Amino acid sequence: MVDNRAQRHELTKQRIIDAAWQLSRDRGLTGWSLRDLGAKVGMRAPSLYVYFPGKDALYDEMFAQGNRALLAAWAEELASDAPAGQRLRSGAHKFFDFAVADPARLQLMFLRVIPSFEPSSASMALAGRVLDAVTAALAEVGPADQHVVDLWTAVITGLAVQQVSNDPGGRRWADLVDTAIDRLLASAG
Amino acid sequence: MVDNRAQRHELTKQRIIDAAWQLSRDRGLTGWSLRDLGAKVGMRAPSLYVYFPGKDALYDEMFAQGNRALLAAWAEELASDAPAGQRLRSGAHKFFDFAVADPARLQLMFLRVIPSFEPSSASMALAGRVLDAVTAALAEVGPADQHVVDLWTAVITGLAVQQVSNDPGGRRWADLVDTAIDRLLASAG
DNA sequence: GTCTATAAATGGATAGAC
DNA sequence: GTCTATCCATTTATAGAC
Repeated sequence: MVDNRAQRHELTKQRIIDAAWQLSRDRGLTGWSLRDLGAKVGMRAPSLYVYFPGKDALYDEMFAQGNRALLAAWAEELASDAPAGQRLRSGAHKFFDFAVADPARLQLMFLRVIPSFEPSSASMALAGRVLDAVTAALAEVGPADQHVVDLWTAVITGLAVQQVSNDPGGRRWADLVDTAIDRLLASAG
Repeated sequence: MVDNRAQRHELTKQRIIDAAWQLSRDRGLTGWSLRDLGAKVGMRAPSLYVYFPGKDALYDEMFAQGNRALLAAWAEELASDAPAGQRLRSGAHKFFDFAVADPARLQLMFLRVIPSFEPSSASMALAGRVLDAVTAALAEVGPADQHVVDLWTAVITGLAVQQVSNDPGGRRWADLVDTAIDRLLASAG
């Protein structure tokens, strides 16, 4: 147990990030302060600086973690041995559900909502890997050039954005995911 | 000239709103303070309270004005005597261009980005009129039930969101508007 | 209608004791 | 690693003089 302390450090750090997600879901991505966050994990705000050099660095870790979570959800899908078209369909639903499940996360990952925050290059690399996974999945059903990938991501994020903005908690746009996929697939072959 | 003062009041008010738009474009929707805004129009912050009861009220006026602007852009399109399908296509482009032209306005109108701000019912009514205009335009080319309208708005806003978030100033998703209409939206008839 | 002055709160962040 | 104390800047908003 040489790094027992290091393990404990990472554990606390994760506890802080989890609390930040919670606050973001409850009050919006920018609706909480470091004081609030500290209180949530039983600390004073200055103690947080042991784990993060600043608030934007925390946002960056959340950004990275969001991309890792999406990547993990997708890997599960890509590992399936279902037909490519079906895999792509359930992948699209997974993407949609992921986005809708946490509007604050959606804003952090896919919109530029916090003026002071810009993802680090390491985090951006993770976002790139998400896009690579989408491209790979699309390549299985047809030529996956940039246009195809771009149209695909735009449609799914568009459905998700409308869902969370105009019918939070409902299914108004969720039920349109299959329709959109049908039309995209019909013209992609 | 009974209401010369009232006119001047409205003029100054509009000057303030214009400055707020400018600041939002330059520094992000939440990247400026009332002090900044006052300085922009040659005032001190407290003087702004003569024109607005608070910052969120100012956001509300911007929200309303954004919807009026979109409505005006659409009315221009609807007045054309081109075939319905073509009118709808150029209407889609207009919607896309409007959204992309001002990312801050896009965030204010279509995303929930400011935790403390919620559009007034009067402003929401304006947003409803925008949706009515879309519905009316779609009705000219086919049955415009809610599903059709929802898919249409999702696709266009999705393209716009991706454009401003991932290729600001470029045309990567702009060039996909026609493709999207052909593959996803034209089949509505 | 605009100002100064200031309230009253909040923000992120640092220094240094323990 | 956590704390207290505090800095310093900033925020929205109000009171009251002019």
